[in-house]
Amino acid sequence: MSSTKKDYNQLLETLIGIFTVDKGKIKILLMHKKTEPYKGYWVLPGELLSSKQTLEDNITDVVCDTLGLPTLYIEQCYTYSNLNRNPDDRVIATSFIGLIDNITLVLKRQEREEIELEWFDINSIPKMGYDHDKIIIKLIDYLKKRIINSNILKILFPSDFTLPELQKVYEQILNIEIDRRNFRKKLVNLGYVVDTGDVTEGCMGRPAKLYRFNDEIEERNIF
Amino acid sequence: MSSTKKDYNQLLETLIGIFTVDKGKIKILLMHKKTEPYKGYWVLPGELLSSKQTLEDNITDVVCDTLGLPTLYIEQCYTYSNLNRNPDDRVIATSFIGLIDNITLVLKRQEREEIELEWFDINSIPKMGYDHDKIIIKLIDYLKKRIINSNILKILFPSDFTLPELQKVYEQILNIEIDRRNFRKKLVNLGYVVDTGDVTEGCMGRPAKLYRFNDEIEERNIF
DNA sequence: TAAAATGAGTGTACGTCGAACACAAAGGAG
DNA sequence: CTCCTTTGTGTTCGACGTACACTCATTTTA
Repeated sequence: MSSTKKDYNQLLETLIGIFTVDKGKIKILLMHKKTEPYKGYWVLPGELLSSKQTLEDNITDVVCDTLGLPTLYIEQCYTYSNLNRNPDDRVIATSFIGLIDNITLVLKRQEREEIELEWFDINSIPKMGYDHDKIIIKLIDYLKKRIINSNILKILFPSDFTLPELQKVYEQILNIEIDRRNFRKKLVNLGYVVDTGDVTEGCMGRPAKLYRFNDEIEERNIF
Repeated sequence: MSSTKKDYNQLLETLIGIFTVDKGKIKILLMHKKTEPYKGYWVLPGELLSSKQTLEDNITDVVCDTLGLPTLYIEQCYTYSNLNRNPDDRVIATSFIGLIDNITLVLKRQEREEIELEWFDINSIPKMGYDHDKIIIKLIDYLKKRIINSNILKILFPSDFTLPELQKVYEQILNIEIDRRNFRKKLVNLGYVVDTGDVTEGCMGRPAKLYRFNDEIEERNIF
């Protein structure tokens, strides 16, 4: 190694936190690592970036080819460049969030034998390899902020959701309890959601009305 | 080039948009490019990342060594990986915002002969080289969101600012006109700012009272 | 099939915050 | 001294946020 000439070559990888909402709980999809290093730990899906790919193309490949999911809505979150974040090589990582609604998930998922995937409640993250615990915290934080400040919730709830379910999502994110009547009044009276006329079936208790987001409302900073 | 083996080596660069506020106007510091490609265009300061540096260390070097500024408050914004964003090489760029208040700026700036720098109003950005126009738009957008959703304004106004000056910043960002009385009532009555007891001197019109942000208030989502 | 359990739907009163509005005060320029 | 420029100040009204308890529809169980 020459001491007068710096080396500028780098390895990059992508990492994705894929989120969905199930019964009002926010979940993230993690991969069980079967090889060293960090064998037996859980990690975020991802792969090395090749020279002919954008980060976004690369992460789409991971989602479709490796995980067997349909093309997702994705957003870039953060780029990590600590020198020792990977024990073998110097690897810089760019993290993404991906969102998939429950219905699409059930319909389109194709099982991949060779890898073990599991959905975790974002409040019960297992033991993560590398620096992925730190990365996950930021991904969850990013997701929460985006849900509050934008209308990406519409991607997680394309149609036919119940207000109690939506309320649970806000309660998790804001870490508060919300009064049912006030929540309902706000969303319905201010026109954020519209009644579809249908109701849930086969659940315990009184059936819940089904709603969808109002397309005519652009800005949606509910809280 | 082998068709069976992919190339994973990459070049990375950092780019920084340094912002300050001058008389209620938000300004960004740009560099005039004196060599091809894009000779005569303006660009964001930045440099290639070496293998032994984090992105944050790298951008701090740019700020101090190249620009002659003191160490700044910085935040990472976004990573760009389009294949053709640089005409010569494939270079991936990570952008940052940097914030410096007016007083520190005047006291600490050291002139660098070899480079030409200029502050531009964010509403009058000159012709930019590479994809920096697109990057600047996102940096400005990011800054605006951060000013609204966090208390980084405190970095741009460490102390002794006037309410009309602060009001102008909000008016630029939100692109609305705010009533002086309502603005004042909100900031003072709700305790976001405190009167220092001093007033401005030597300006046209009635002297303005000087304020500073209230350290006891953590969350500050004023709008 | 009747009763209990589960979860969802509904209205009102009060306080706080946001929005609209016009004139007086202090200093600088001529 | 007068005019010009810029800052400081209070009130009213409406909208939205918040607190609060009972009834209704369905499933489960006795």
